[in-house]
Amino acid sequence: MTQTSDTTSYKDIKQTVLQRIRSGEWQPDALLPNEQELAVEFSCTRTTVNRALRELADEGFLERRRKAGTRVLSAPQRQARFTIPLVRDEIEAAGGTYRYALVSQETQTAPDWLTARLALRVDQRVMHVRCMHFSTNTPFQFEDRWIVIDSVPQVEQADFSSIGPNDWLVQTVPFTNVELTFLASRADATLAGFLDVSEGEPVFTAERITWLQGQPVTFAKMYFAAGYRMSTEF
Amino acid sequence: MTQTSDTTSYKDIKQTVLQRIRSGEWQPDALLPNEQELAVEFSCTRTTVNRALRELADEGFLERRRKAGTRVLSAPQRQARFTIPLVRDEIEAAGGTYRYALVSQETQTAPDWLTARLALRVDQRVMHVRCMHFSTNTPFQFEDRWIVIDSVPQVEQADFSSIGPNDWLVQTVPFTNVELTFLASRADATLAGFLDVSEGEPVFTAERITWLQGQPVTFAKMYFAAGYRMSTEF
DNA sequence: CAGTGGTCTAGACCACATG
DNA sequence: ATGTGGTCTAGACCACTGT
Repeated sequence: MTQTSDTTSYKDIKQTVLQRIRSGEWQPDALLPNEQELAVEFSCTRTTVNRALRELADEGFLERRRKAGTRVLSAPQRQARFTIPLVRDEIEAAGGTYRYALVSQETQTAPDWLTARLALRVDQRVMHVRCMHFSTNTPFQFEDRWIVIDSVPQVEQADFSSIGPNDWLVQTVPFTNVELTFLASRADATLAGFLDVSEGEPVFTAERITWLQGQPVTFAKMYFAAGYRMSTEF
Repeated sequence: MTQTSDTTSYKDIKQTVLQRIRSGEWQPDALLPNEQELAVEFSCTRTTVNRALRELADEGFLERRRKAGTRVLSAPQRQARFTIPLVRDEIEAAGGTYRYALVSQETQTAPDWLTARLALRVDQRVMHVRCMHFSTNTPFQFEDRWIVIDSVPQVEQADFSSIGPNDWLVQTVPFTNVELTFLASRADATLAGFLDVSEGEPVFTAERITWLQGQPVTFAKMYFAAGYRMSTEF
């Protein structure tokens, strides 16, 4: 029904399985028939059943173990997938006009807390960049970023007056591991000025540590203007 | 090398492709060889190459289009996958002892803002539950939840004095769609009391709306104690 | 139109975990 | 020891889309 043809596709199987879970036909913790039996029921090959069940397991609905079989997860381990947008995209998607402004850029010895946080060697040098992102000239995000010079030597020649450090890094360091943290912090006087809020106001904050093959590359704190919400559906 | 045998697996291919992206051999926006060519290079079938590339696309590294081929994404759309833990699991995983306490439970007519938020009919009735989650007797989370009675009629007989509403819902409503939002809010006097912080302090907050086949089931605001961080790696 | 990925089949061998 | 999922092969047809 879903497609032009009448073959049973892995998508059909996924839908049917979800339907049976929703309807209670397959209760939490219930053991599903094995792949061979389902293949017979759906008149397809085991390969097709395998793909359907594998994806459902990947999405957090099922648990699969060799020999033990496939079960409905009792506490559906649903996973939220946040696609972390680039600031510019996020602003433009909301209909705003993006504007970037550099606040400060200087090389310095890494402060102690950063050395500890990124497991740097003592006295390792870093580039410290602070900048603002505006949506139609309204403050949107204040970014406070450190870049480890030993990991990205080219950064010493970089000029962040017209391109944001994140855009620059994305072009320069092709692939990375990321540790992302969300928290609520309190606007100090400086931050309050940048974001145009009162001192002491709550500020939604994201911290992002980036690694390139085990080497710490950058630590960024991103402070969002009042009213910001990070949303997802799943 | 990775396995006992010497066959090229889709995992090997994924690793190799990532390596080539990291090393810059395949620059952002570069067009990869097509599946048939890669199958020859890796001495495997196109099916195996397909799985490797399909997963990498799914993970946000590649973009695939029929006829146009497979490209390295210029701005790697990495997706953070938050596994939203049950409060009890989260506390116990951190080594704490979980304690639950009901604060209030009553049925009422949905307030206007909730009617709007969940697209309810006017004057629809809801169960309003407020409760606390403690980690070794330290406040961990204050939960403020509304449950739509028409969507879950059994809730009128539910007693949340010993089981949390979330645990109850997970057992009762097997499968749902979820809209999850993170934000920073400000502790009012009531909240400050529950979480043992000063009034006005920033509070990390999660809002969760749950739907069952298009029907709104529940809206929950979860306020976390000071210092809470929501982290993920990817 | 033609090239590329999307998917399915039929069959096989194997890794792993449980009884 | 054995049943279950994990993966690969070899081949096929098709859907989409850029030229």
